[in-house]
Amino acid sequence: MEQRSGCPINLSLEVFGDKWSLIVIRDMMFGNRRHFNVLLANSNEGIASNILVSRLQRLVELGMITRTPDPSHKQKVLYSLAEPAIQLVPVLAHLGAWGRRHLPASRELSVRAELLERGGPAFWDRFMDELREQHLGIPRPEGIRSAFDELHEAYQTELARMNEPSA
Amino acid sequence: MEQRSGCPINLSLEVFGDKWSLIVIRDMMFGNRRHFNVLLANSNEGIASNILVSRLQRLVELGMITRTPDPSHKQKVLYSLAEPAIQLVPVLAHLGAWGRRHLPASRELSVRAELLERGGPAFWDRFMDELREQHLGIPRPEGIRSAFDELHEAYQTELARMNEPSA
DNA sequence: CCTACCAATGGTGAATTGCAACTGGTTGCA
DNA sequence: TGCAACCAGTTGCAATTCACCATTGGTAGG
Repeated sequence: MEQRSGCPINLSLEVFGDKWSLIVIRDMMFGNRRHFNVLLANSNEGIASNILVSRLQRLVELGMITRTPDPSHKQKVLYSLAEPAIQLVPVLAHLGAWGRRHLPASRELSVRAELLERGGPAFWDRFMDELREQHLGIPRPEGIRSAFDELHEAYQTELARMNEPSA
Repeated sequence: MEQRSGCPINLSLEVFGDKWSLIVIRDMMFGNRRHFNVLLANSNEGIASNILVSRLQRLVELGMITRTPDPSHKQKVLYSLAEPAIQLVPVLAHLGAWGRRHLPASRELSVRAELLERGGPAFWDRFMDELREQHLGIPRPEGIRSAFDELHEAYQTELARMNEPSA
């Protein structure tokens, strides 16, 4: 793997400059999808199994995620975000905010991006601490409301609103 | 052009999920490269001419950049950033900050990313106003130091330091 | 008039992608 | 014990995209 240049933006693009790598990380991060079959089946975008395999392998090699056997099930494998991927939260927040503003994003899928944007760095830090707990086993401060739950509830609320549009 | 899903992050990736589109925008934005030959020759990463053509065309179609004849040379074409691309400044700032931290970025090319990161939203806004002046012809507030110049000078200073490493 | 330069094209082989069928092994349940 | 469903991938193949290199018609300057 030769690199094209030492520019930080270019290096980031050499890691994430394709259509699927960040999608996988997004699903692991915001959808808490940690198993192969869940990532494969619940993908909004319909990733193919061979593409998913190659992306997971590549992300493991690059140190963005880790792959461990799932103790509850001999055949299952648990994928976890590594620290570098967790630190992508601000990047994804800005990318989502940009896409929401400039591209035809659907209402229900924009809610989380909006909350993530409005929350700002404080919310991102809270979310990252939570990811560190979920994926790295690092305990987070107690008594703090879950950022993941907030995102999830905002999404569910919007879904409910769309199914009952009557005033 | 069908879209895979209405997720803002996915939509952003459908626009920039390749190895070259953001490189072109980076060069236009931070290198002030507005002509085809300059983008082709001064690229650190060595983009091929047909790839550059296709990316420029695509970015024009997507409304990210505009293409106008250069009045000074009948044959030359001037490429300008449109407002959506200008609003990528925070995304690129975060992407550069992340790459600088987690990938083997070269010292001299990291200086600008560092300055951009330290400057924060206030610096980004200043830079975006400057891009609007350069690319859209919208005057910016007077008497404010040029963010572009600061970035350029930081880079030049670092280059000079590397060529004279003697204490 | 001649050379260099301009934004792009065209040809080619290689690499990547997308899709579907399929693998060997495991699990839960009857 | 038998068996269907499920597990994380593999494999084969066609289509697309990519990267590299040579070349285009038109323009500018001396």
